[in-house]
Amino acid sequence: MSDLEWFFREEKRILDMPEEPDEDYLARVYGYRPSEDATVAHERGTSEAPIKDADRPRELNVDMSESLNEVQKVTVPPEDLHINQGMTTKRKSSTERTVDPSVRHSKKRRLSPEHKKGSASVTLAHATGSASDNPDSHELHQTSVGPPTDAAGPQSPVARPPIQQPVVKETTITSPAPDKGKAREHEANHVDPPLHPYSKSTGRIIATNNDKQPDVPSPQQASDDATRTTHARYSSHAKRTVKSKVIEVSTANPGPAAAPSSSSVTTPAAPGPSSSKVSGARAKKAEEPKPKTDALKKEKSGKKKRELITPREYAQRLQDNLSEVAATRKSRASPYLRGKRIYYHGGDMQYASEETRKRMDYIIRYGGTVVPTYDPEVITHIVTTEKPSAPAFLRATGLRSLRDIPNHIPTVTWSWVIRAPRRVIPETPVEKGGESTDVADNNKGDKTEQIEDSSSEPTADYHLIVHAAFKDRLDAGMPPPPSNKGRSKPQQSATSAASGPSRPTPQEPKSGRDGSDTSIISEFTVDRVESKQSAILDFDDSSFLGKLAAGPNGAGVPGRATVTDNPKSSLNNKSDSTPEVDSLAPFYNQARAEREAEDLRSGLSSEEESAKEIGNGGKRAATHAVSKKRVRRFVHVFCRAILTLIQGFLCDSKAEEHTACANQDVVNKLQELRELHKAKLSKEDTWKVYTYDKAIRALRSYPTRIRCYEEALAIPGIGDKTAQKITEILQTGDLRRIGYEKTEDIEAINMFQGIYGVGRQTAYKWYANGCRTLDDVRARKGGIKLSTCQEIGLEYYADFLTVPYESRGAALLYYTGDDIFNRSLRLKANKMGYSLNQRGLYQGIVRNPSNKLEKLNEGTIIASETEEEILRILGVPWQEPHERIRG
DNA sequence: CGGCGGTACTG
DNA sequence: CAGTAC
DNA sequence: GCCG
Repeated sequence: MSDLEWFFREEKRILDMPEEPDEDYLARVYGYRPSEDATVAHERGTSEAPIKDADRPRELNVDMSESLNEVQKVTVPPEDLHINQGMTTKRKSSTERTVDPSVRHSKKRRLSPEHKKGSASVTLAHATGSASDNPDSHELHQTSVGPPTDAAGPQSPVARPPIQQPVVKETTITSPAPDKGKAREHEANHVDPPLHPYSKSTGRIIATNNDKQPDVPSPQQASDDATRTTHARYSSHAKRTVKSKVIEVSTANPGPAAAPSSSSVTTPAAPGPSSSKVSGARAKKAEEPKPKTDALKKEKSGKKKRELITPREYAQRLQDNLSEVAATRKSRASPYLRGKRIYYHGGDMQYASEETRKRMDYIIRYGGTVVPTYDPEVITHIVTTEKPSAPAFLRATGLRSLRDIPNHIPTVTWSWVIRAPRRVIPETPVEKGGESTDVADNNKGDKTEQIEDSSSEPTADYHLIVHAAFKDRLDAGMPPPPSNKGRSKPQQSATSAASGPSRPTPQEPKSGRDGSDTSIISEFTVDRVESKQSAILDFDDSSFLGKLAAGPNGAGVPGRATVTDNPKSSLNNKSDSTPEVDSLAPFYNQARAEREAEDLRSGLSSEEESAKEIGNGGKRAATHAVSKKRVRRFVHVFCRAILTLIQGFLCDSKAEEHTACANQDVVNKLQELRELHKAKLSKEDTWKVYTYDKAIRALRSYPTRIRCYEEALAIPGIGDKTAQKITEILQTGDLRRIGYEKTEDIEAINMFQGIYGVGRQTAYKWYANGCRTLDDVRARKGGIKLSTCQEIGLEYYADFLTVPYESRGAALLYYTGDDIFNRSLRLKANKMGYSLNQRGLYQGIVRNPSNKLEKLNEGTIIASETEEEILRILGVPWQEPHERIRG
């Protein structure tokens, strides 16, 4: 069950709940029995899981890692395949092959010497250097035009250039039919909205094409998509992947109409019979537009007479009648909202819909205060509908910008209110203290049980984030960073109080403990790693969240706005059309990084405390373990969710923001380490390289500076050992072992491996036979033999490529962006109704719906000669070649 | 503790 | 079959 | 070396 399904069901249940829920009801639903001692209630609550846990999504149903790492389907049009036959490989039988973009991001292309032909052609010499390692290598401007004769270039011993092949290879990203308007646009993650566009009117849910066999599209689908150029075609593997994705993502992100309509079902507006026409019209205007059928249904079913009233008026009335309302509420309803002065924004400032009124009632019923007008001095929380429109909200509040909301006031959605009951520790129903104005306060009492209990979802702050109404304010409502220095985390109260976090506890590097904690690259060098540290992440630190919110792309959601149904409209998009980008934004990140670097020290020292506690064993330690696990999970889910929220097309943001990542130094070190292993022959080393690759990728895309062992460990693909290494790098700025291991042999071997057709075995053999340089190899020193393709690989060690002159723009784009960038660009083009390949940007290509590979129509080329032109049409800001690295 | 992509091509 | 590429 |  998706978050939203759960939410709407839950909302309906709660709104329809009896005014005075009886004890059994509470006990059943919340594991809360007023007559019981809180502890007992709690134990019941956790051990017996009174809420059907299986039904309740613990976390957002968003998981990017899978899709990021998953195999992505790429189809290679058969007509282009024969070109590749010049070298070693060709694929005759299969026109499809799987590509894992995350692994295959390095620019290795096939060599196709015979493709050098072409009358008017421009030859682009590629500087040597790994595309992903060395952005500078992409400084190929038109100046580097020249014949491919300077192939002798690769003298540089360090450079391990990937071979850039002069292949005109077309890979067409296949993706499900484009979602109109909103939805996820991450290329690897993209799925259709759950509802077919037509299902809205018919009320029938039609399977998305993800659910079909991709090769057997339904006629309706076919005709519907006739004008589109994107198509779904998956290998069996990719099929599985996407299918499972559909379940997750599509339900979590239903089409635009899905949410409002289903909510309208649960809370049908009830216009009075007398003024049915007027109120009907207004009801339609209220909240979000609803399908006609709904409106009709409403008119018929309307029974309760509700007068027209604005939300403000309604709230005011509730305020006025507070005493009597309170009197009726007094008895049993758990006043878990007590002290919360909520400004509720329902979307329409003219008309308080049934839903709005019910919600306001609910707030009152559970002890909260509904504040009629937005007044930052008074309110403690802003609660909105699930998908509030910022402009409407600003209009209703009279604010100019969301930033004008004081930071201490969180903007959360209604789901936050609904979810609140179960994360709040059940207390005696009539709670005397009104002091608790923040959810976090509910966790303040340091009881291990409470930690356990609140852990059904990790922290209070988690809720503020997950239910945040506006992504721009994701960290709103968090305590300001300075203030939480002294605030001891619930997990570590006593100890840290004794020796405070500020105590400068230098990390004592323990010498290696046992063999299991050592890492061996060669038999001569053993990596002594420090014993693992344990840290409880401080999630109160809003900088972490704030930075996430800022995200790799800044505050906005790039790309989203530029994608429209009509490709033409995007022509108007200018690359500089992002209006109010905070010019200071770059500095924020730096400042935050700096402060986080400081925090690292104190953070690490305080970890010792918790480590000690764990060592003490006992129940406390157990609690620790649990909370640690949850912390871990939280980081996973949270990061995924946030990244999903803020990520647009990868190609929309510049490479700097990716490559100059917060942990670049760590990445560099790990990469060095990876190279060391890469030169080794053992299977073990092979897998280590594999693992390092994954870890490095994960680290690259991690938006914030890693601050401690735990944080690193939480990243998927980074385990104990790597996290330890990361910690060492963070602390000492170095991995000492790299120095030991980086020896001549390794470098030579890795250099040889840069030759197409040469892998570990061959490279090692050559070295063993006395070869040290490429010249040695050319001289066949030691009697080594080269296969045909290795000879060619050697010859073309420096890469070059030829493209027809008129396609130079598209080709430049194609060859200067890495795989990821290119895929992203193509996907965006597809979604906009274009088709992009290395020859140009095409419009109006029609494909055979039953055979997506077959073009029924060649389309017209609309741009190819300059990169600028293409990027402009695609609404992608100009980026220098070196900025186009996303891998 | 086993799996980590599966397949096509060269030699 | 091993080695390599994708 | 990570993950299940």
